[in-house]
Amino acid sequence: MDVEALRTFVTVVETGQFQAAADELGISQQAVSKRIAALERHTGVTLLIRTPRGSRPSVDGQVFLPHAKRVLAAIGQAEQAVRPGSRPLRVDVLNRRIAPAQAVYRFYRSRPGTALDAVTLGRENAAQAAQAVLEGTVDASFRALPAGRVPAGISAERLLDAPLELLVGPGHPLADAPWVRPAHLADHRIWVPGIRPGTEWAAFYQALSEAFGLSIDALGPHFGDEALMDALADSTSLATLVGGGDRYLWPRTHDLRRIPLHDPTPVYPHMLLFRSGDRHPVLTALRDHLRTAGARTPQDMWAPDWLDR
Amino acid sequence: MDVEALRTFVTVVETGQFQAAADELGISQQAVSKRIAALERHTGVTLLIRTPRGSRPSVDGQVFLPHAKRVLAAIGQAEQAVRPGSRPLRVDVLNRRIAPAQAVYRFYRSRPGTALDAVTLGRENAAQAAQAVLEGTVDASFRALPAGRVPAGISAERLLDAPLELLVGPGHPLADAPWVRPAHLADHRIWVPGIRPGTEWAAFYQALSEAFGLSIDALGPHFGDEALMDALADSTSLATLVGGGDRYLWPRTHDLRRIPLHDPTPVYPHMLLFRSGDRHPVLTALRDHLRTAGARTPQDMWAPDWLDR
DNA sequence: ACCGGACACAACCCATGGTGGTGTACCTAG
DNA sequence: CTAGGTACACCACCATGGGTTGTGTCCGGT
Repeated sequence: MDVEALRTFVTVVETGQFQAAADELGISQQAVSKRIAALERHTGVTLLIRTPRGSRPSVDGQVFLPHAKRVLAAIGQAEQAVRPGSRPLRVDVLNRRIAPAQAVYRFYRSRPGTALDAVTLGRENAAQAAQAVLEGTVDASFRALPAGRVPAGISAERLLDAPLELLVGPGHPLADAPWVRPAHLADHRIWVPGIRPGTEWAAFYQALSEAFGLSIDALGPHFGDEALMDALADSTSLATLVGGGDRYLWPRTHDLRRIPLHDPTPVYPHMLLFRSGDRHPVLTALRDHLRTAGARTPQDMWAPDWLDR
Repeated sequence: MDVEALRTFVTVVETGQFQAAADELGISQQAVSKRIAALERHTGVTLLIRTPRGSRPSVDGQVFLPHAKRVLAAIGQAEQAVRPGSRPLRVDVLNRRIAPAQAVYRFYRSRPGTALDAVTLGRENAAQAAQAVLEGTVDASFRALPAGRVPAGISAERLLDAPLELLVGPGHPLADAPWVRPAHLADHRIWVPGIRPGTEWAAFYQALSEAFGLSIDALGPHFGDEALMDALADSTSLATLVGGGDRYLWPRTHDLRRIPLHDPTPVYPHMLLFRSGDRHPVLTALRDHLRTAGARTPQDMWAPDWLDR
């Protein structure tokens, strides 16, 4: 299926004749004829009805036409999406399964057609993400960065506080608790696999441990969410912490329980990093949206104090 | 922009390396390399990050990937749409501006993703449309056909009664009437241009004229809706008849008035022709939908009596 | 230091898609 | 009825491009 053939077909339908389409496309009439013939050979149906004074789409051609246009439009959008300069706003959401990704997605859903792309920069730390924002690889990035470490030229706005929740299997002693105090978890084993040293996550869990005297086992490789859920479901002592926003993770299949944390409520403070003075309208709209819709910050909120450092 | 290059890019991302993609696509690793290089040259950005043990998408590649998939999906749908055999249900709606087209569109909107295409067969008469249904060019066709003239192998179901309305300019004597009796129109000049002799429309207006003693001028060429609306807006005596369903036609720009007809209410009886015994699920669903949602038949309805002949 | 895996480069080759020239069908004008 | 014009298809020819094989470079692991 040749794209140029599709474009030619659409042009012929629009102009009504092969010669006019040829002029428009800057090729010869014979080339148009060949392209259409190839397209008809490929699809196996007659797309155009040739008459002594032009051509019009057949029934199959009528059906095919909107599909052809959709393909061409999709190709145009694909090219647009990576064109340096006037391209859609590109937001690094850190990880597709956590609150920022879903907040961005909700924002996108609430405004159909918004030129917005969500990407994950990978496993770099916050400083590298800030560098990527400065370089223009992405336009904004959800990260947690101490105020003192925000590089020059970057603005950081705290826009999304994701309350932490405990995730346990059905046999865990806290499985039926309505909520839990963070300090109460000092007696339990918390396992948060896959945290890499030097990342903002490591710093966050470090601060959380120190604040409430917890022992969080953040070492060891992460074998995937499935393995983690399997382990939780089978264990009567293992627990992990997840962001309260990531609803669609942890499906029901394992009968896992989410226990909210309160008194105080630890939140992971997602900050949006962007180039200072960036006036991209979608960025402005996203920030406005999150400022109003995103922040359900509880009264008894706790966040690491290194945020202000 | 080469489609095969897009397919190759998607395959490389999915498999994680060039060689695996090459195996999957049945080409050499070098060909994959060339295709990706051409795609990157064309887009002007690096799409894949090559590492000593595979490749992963760059940020641009992440953004590009869903667009590439969308293009491929659109191409698949385009091919599917005209593939003989398992193709979407194809309904001839006679004309895109009248009630059947909108009823089909509402049906389509109410079930996203339904495999359904609306086409216009052209200016053939009902008998030719029935022939097209028999031959399988389309699966169903909205036409008005006397019961006695339905060919063997075709079923006809009356599913949509479109009440007629009078359309007049602001200076017409009936411009402010809440409603009008058909018989009352005997004193007025009715102009319905573009009706071709031998079509079901001609037969309908013929029957309407005879039933109520009207003089309907259905001759003369149709210079387009704009010309008709201009003429109506300027005239104090000209009136035309339109289907009550075609809401989006006749925009406000001309200050035209739609006057319902009652006592009795003439309706244009749209019938759906389809191959007898056709069990296509979308066809069944469409018929069910129209049977319940489509028929707001008024009590004082009038329709041509040749329907039963 | 060596080996192996992953991708790029080079040379070559053929299929594809372009062009100009020409043929056929049909409508229209005289 | 014929002549001319228009619209598309067929043909021969040619250049480009995408494919293949062979080889090179880079890197990580042993």
